[in-house]
Amino acid sequence: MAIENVKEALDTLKNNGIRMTPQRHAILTYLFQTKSHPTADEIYKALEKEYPSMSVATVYNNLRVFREAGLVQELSFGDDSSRFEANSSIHYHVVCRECGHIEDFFYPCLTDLEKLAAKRTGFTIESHRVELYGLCASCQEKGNV
Amino acid sequence: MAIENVKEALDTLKNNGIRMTPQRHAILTYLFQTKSHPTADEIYKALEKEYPSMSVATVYNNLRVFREAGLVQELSFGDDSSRFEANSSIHYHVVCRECGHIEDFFYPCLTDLEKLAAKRTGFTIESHRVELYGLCASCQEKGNV
DNA sequence: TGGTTTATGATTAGTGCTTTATCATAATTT
DNA sequence: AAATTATGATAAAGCACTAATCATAAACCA
Repeated sequence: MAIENVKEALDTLKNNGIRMTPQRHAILTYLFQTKSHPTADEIYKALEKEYPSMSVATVYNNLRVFREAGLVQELSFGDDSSRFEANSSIHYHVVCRECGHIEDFFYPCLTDLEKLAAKRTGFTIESHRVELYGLCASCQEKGNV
Repeated sequence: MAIENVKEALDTLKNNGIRMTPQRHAILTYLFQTKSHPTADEIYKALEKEYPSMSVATVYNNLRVFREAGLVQELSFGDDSSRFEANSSIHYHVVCRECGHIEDFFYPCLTDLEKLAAKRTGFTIESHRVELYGLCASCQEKGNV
């Protein structure tokens, strides 16, 4: 289910009848290369030297296309703008309340939690999200409280 | 730590040197009474008959005051606007992808998860959030896929 | 390969949530 | 009761994101 690299992503797009363009290729490549969780604007700024004519609206449009094709995950951490990441295997996020730094955190899937939630609420559960908040190592060193 | 009712909330405000006003009382009372997870605008609409002169900016301002005092939790589920709830004991949220309905879901605190995340990432973990997504009972009955 | 169809990108303007600035007013302090 | 300070109402602004439009590029097909 998870898309591990750009090539698999391209295949998925092809199978869904979605055209490949240089802009899309660049956005996808950037998302698969980075470990950060960039906003649409950060992606735009990272690529605008390579694609001077590309607008931020194009980035938004294509991120939506990717999201709908299941290639990309959109994350909202409560700050201003959404963040995006390539949809790899299941993992959770650790977020620093001081500097906003985000790290991935792998953990066995919380199947029991999903089952109990379904039983208690009557929902059918399809997915879940976990975020942990605290202070990153760097902000601890700086003496932030 | 958790604030269970309006009276405790008032005490907390007083101890923090924050003034009590009719508008704040109304917003707090509304948040403690409802089981929904209203947006700022929904709170505003619910109270505008009682307080015709109150503006939506006032609602936003006070929700921020409450959040900073630890009385209120701000939640962003990826849709347009933030949602707010009184900061009661630890629980998680189940969200319907079809109608947006949100339900609370109580589960033993995931202490192990926090510990392992701290060990693996070097963060000090202070809190965490869990959201489960799926279809609510009502949307299942309506035959939504 | 070349012509046709259709999706896509760039541009611009628009929408909606949230914040800010200002000033009068209400709450607290002395 | 006067002085001080925080708060609310109003209006405007800021920002993330979307929608409309048209030219262009990608896929399809002969």
